[in-house]
Amino acid sequence: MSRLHAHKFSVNLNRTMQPAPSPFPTQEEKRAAREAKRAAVLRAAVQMFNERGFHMTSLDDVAARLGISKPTIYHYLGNKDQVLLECVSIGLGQLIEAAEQSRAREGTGADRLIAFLIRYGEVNMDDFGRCVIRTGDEALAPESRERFRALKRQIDTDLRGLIEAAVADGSIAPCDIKLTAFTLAGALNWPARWHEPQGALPGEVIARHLVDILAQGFLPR
Amino acid sequence: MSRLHAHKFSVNLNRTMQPAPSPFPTQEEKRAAREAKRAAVLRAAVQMFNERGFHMTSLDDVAARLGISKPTIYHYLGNKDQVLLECVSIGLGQLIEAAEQSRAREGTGADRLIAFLIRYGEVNMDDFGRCVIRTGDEALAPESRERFRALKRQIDTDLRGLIEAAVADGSIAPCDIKLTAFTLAGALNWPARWHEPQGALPGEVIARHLVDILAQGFLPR
DNA sequence: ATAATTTTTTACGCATGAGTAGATTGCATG
DNA sequence: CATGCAATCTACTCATGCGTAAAAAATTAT
Repeated sequence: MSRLHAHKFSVNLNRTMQPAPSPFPTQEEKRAAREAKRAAVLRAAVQMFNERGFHMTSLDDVAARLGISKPTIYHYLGNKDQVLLECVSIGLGQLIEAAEQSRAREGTGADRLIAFLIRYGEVNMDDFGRCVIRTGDEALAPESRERFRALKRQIDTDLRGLIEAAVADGSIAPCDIKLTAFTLAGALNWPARWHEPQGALPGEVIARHLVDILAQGFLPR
Repeated sequence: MSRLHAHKFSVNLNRTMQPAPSPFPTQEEKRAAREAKRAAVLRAAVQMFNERGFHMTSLDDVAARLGISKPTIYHYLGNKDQVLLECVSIGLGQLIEAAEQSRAREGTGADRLIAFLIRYGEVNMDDFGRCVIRTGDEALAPESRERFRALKRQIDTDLRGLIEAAVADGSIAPCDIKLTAFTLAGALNWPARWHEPQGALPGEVIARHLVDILAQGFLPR
């Protein structure tokens, strides 16, 4: 009651006076509102999963942080497994998108690879990306686990493709594609474990630096 | 009963005829036998934790695999938290030992660093090392968690020390010590997630290869 | 043999947390 | 106005799995 009244009230007082702020939400606005709530649940869930671990976080905990009750979560998502699957799917979606954008880029194969790696590292320091890394397959139900693995395979394939292309155009050194992919991915996954969201250096800076180390190697040139 | 009889019997038939195989175990033999059982529990536990995840593995499951019952585990270890702490402590112990051995080695700083990194990667593909990587701090009770973190800090310190020394003697390129340590560790931790114990390539070969990639970097030289 | 000790078992208590049933409220629509 | 739908809550059920009490079996010592 009080929340909704307060909302209407603040809209009426809004100085910006946008075109006709009708108090009657349209179909689309309602859909968006619902979607926003669903997203808020996922955001709270993923943050708590990252902080305390999936198994140490009950849906009651998540609900409490949002000031709601557990059945409300079930109103937006099927069950705990689905909550987790949704979280990792979002993270993996960001990575897949990064791969697409990198492939569409100008420059050498190395340029595209490096652009992808930086973004890859960055995503892995973000809420949903971190969850992808911190979540072991075993945590998910068999069905979801298969989906999770498929998405991860997709990323791996994308990364290998970028490496192969860069080897092919001579912009990076010839190498074992598979092991190189694992090496680069591993190094850029690990910040999900040690980097804290409010850390001194922003994720992008760290990602750039790590990629530079990976590009140059630690031996003197 | 049957197990112990079989054991005595085989000892008697043993062609090597060691000095006086008395059926009465000495104090030390008893201690060793107990220790062996404790170790067997930990070995079974760590393998199951790695396969199915800590939280998906009940102590009843572990007991079942050993053909014993849960209270027997409690006779050798305090509780589930302690089982896990013991497992990761063993893994981290192996890493600390590796650091000591590497430091005692001949050659340049780079030689010592590389030797350590190879062994580090190897351990992380072994039962206990894998568990170290796959276990999030949150899984442990606060007290054990602090111990776990302290040991991990120790490894990190060791690794940074090796890097600094190698930079100091000019055998590797100048670099940001902290980020380089994280990069190398991350890349060599990751096999704990993808490498399967019975994989085609043995851990040592993979570790060597990864270290080589990290040493050279992916850009052409 | 018998007593003491160690090892192992059976059979529980108990807390936690996933998931659900059903009531309640508010809004929308015929 | 009544009926339906959406969102939310309270108050449960129920399975799982940690940890334990207490007895039984085996082993060692007296």
